[in-house]
Amino acid sequence: MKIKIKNIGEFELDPSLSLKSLIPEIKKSFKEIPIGFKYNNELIDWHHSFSNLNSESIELEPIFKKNKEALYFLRHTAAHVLAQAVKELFPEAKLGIGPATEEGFYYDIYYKHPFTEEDLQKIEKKIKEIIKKKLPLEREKLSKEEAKKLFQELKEDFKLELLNEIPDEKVSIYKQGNFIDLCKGPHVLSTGDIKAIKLLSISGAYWKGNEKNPMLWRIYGTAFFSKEELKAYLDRLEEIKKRDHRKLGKELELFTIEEGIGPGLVIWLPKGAIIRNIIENFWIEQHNKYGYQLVYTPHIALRDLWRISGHLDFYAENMFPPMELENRVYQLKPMNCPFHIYVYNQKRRSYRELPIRYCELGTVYRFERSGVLHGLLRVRGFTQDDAHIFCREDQLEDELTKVLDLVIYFLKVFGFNEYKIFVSTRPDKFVGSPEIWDKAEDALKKALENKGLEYEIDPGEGVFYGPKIDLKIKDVLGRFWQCSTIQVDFNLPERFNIVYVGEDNKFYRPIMIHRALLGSLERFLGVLIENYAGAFPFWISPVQIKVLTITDRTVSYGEKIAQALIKEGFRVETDFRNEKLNYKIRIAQQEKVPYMVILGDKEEQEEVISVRTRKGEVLNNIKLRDFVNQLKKENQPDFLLNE
RNA sequence: GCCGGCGUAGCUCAGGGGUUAGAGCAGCGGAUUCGUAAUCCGCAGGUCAGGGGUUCAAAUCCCCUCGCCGGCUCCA
Repeated sequence: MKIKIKNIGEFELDPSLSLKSLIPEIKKSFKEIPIGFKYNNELIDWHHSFSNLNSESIELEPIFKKNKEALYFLRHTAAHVLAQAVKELFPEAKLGIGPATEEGFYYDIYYKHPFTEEDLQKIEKKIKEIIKKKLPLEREKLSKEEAKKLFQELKEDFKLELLNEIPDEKVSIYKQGNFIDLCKGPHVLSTGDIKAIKLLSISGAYWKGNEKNPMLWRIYGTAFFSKEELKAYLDRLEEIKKRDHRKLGKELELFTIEEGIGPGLVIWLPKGAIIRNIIENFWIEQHNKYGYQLVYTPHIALRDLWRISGHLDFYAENMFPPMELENRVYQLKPMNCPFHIYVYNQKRRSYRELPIRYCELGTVYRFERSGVLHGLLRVRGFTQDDAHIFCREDQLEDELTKVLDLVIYFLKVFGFNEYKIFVSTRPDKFVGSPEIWDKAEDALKKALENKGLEYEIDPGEGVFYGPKIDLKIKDVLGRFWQCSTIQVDFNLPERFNIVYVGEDNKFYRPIMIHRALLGSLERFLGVLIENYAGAFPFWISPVQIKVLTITDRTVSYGEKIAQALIKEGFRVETDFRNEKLNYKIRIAQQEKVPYMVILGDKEEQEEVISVRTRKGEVLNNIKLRDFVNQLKKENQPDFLLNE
């Protein structure tokens, strides 16, 4: 058969042999051979053969080291090497699954007792020995029966379980040295291709993610084609650690979560509270501009409300338990929506009034299992920047487009210009008719297309009450965070039986759009802290300017300048302590204050100021007036957009 | 919730059965009056997460509880 490899050439392949047989031929004219190939959008490796294929000729797209898919081959093999090392050191261990991931690989392994740090080091040593041996990988096709026999002999119970779930008649196994694994591939040619590998951590993981199943030990690692890339990756991990919002939140005195108050419950310290307040004010201002009406609703409501809304059926396990007072039962709110329905229902609504948009910075409480709490990113009490839009079916697309406008504006203001967008479609369990779901899904897609936004479909991932758009924002380290969500809801209007009067004087059911732009203020602040590494843009910096004196002689001049800046509306702190300038600068720098105003005898005599920026730039002989004018511009939320 | 690790001064961390538990930073007092990332000296600061147990003796070993960290799962 004919094999065409894009940009490389055409070759004749004996269908009973693997692609490997072409290597000598290719090597004649190319120094670097591909890592693997893409065929029909699937990754295949050199070990692949086309014995079952009918067609005479096929075309492959080569994948080289520089292509990001290449790491997938390498890491998959790395996972096998890890498993091999573990089996050699701990022969009774039983293998689960061992895939490559975005950042590395892992292998889930059952063993009678947990692996320790020392075990990990031993395993890593063994891995390096295996790599040094440059063991070639081999692929074999077996019938399921043969495979079952094989893995029975190997006493790999989990593999047998997997085998039973594979529908195909034949399965593939990969070998290297005396190690055998059930595996689809793809892999690299030799264990020697792994030039840099590191085991990173170990943790428990349920077999197939189900907590009723036994727990395996998951060993995480990562691998690269070069030591430099590994080092860069480890440096990145360091950088992520440095930016951890929990660490910075403490250092910069932004927030705290206290054992004495409760897990997942956030206290905003003055400096964090300022940031939050600035964001909230900006948010309210923008929502007024975009035709939303601000409302406030309670944190708690009668249990019956949650019965009508369906939360007790679908969401009970995430709600704090009921409390009874004077024979009535109340429950903390996990969402704001039912309240906004009551706002809507204050009077008979006309089709002319729609769309109606209510917004609220609504604090909700959700019971999250203790093991999942994480700083500000996963908490039990948080404030959603929530809104509910009540509209007619014919307004849906337009409203969604407007919401997208607003989302994108907000994200831009906070420095997020890249995102991934997901449209989640109808799940198996859903309310409403399939027709209206289709319409809503269409409206979501059209709205995205109107804005020229690319999206991916998450099939069946919609909420039971309607399809949704989720936006994941990309931060400066390239990490994605889920914040914004836009959800269409047919369910609540039905449950609460809300209506509007149409042109024909008949009653119609409005559609509801739930949406949060920032998601939760807690999570968003957490993401912001990490994105800016605590060095916030001027307009949201808790302390914008710090006035430093060089000696006691200039304290009164310092006081005068500080007061003038405060009067202009800036957030100013002073450091007039009897310390050396270098010391004061160091402190201000650690506090990540955007501007330091430094005052000595010279400045006082000439009635100017000296400015040092957070980046270390020094500007001498500045007139206070000029400084203020510049900062007033910089104090605008959209300052960076206009640059 | 489950698995593993951890919990010592406000913060970062030493001490891992044997007198009275340490250091640096921060704080307080004093000296120093200094030009763009740490001046010096002194002082104070602890129910060693909480509870129970083993022991002549527990921060240290064991058990329970709470919290945190990394995962599993879920999501704003």
